[in-house]
Amino acid sequence: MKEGPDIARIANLIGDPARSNMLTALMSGKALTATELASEAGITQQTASSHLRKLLDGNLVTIRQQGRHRYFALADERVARSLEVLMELAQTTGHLRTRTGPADVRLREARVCYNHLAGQMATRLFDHMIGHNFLALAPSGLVLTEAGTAFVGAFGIDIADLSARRGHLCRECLDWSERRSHLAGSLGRAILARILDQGWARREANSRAVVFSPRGRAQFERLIGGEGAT
Amino acid sequence: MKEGPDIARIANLIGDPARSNMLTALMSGKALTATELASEAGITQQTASSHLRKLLDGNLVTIRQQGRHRYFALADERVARSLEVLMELAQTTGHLRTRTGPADVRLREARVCYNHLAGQMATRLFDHMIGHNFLALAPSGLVLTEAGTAFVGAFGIDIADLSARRGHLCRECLDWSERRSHLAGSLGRAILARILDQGWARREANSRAVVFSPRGRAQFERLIGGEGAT
DNA sequence: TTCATACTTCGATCCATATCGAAGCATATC
DNA sequence: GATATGCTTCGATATGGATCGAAGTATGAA
Repeated sequence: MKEGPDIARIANLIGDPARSNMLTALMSGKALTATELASEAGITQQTASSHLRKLLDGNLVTIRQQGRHRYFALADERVARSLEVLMELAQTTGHLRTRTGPADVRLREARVCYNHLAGQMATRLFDHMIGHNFLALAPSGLVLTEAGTAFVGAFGIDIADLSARRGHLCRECLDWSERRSHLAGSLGRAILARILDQGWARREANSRAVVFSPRGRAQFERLIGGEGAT
Repeated sequence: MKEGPDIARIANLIGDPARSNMLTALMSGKALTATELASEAGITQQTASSHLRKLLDGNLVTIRQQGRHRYFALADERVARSLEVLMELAQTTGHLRTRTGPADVRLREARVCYNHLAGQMATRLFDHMIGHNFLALAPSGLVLTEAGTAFVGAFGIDIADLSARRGHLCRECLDWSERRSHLAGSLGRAILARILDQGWARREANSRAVVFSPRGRAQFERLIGGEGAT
């Protein structure tokens, strides 16, 4: 009585601890080599190689060969979103022992989700954009309004550039730590890039954490504080 | 380097074919006995019993004892949503062989997703409600507008009743067949109930399929066709 | 009480697969 | 060419866990 797609196939793929560690590491958005992924998962290269083949066969990751290195990345934004949804489930159905670790705090505040910003600051930005009608829900999905175009334009993002690329401009992505939406899609990616470019924040090495500087945080607060450049 | 929740735990839980078949069966929203679930999964009672214990321990399902029967159901709307997201991934990353089966067609058009309607007709209704501003995206999430309250009121749904219950009134849920949102939450549940109560459609036995009668379909079309009772 | 049904527990089996050592390719560097 | 590095393939091992038969427990019916 199997109705619908074969869910067990990919759940099983994600369900191995070594593979899920690799996938989690790839949530940082960086493409990683097989050796790096092996060390992330705490296994040998041979084992990692066999796992990576399975992930490739399952179309969860893509590969790009560069010299003698093989760089792996998540196949798709949808894969990232699925992982976040699973994290949300794991978070709330987990036995109580899974309490807010010390390092967790930084992740909850701001982290990378594949290629865009996630965490409290991301959902606050999202809420701000919804609240000021910069983003609206249309039948076709989430859309950027004219006011929103001005808003991100003042932030230094050229929408014309983004629209040219393939893929959705705006996407919702469920935040596991906040249990609500943040912005994904190429606009989400551009916003994260701009935050980093302007030096408001920097990426923690070997982590998904995004660390804001005091000045950067203040500017971010001003951005969503009310006098957002509209 | 495990950051964030332990995703492997529940992915592994879902990843077993027998268990995923059980969970898929529970997506119909009906509570099923252990024996029924065993037959759905094609395994013996003993095996099913051990699987069900794991699902219980993992908080993916709940149990309600009734006499000598033990009725199992999905623990939560979030579990259902996660399963749908995984279905979407499985659908699109699956090797091409996964083509639209014959029975699939009905499921794509209208099916039950835990306790609300999914499929083409559900996403069309959702689009209609968004397009007419019956539903809007607020910082707090999806909300029903005043016009929307009138719309569903004319359809025979008393919002005051629903709001009293715990849980969210409106929720988005990603549709695996349409790859876009449909309406979940207690309002989604009420709409499905009303559709069935009015005899517009009936549930197929032992299936997630929802079959509309010609008359019911016509009325549904009229509802979203433009002169929706607003 | 006796029997039937629904389900669980126990024990044994058996298979999938995660794992790593060792060897093999391929690409880069000297 | 020789050597090092990144990665894969092969082979062997071992372990987890899915499976079912048989027996045990609980609830309901006769």
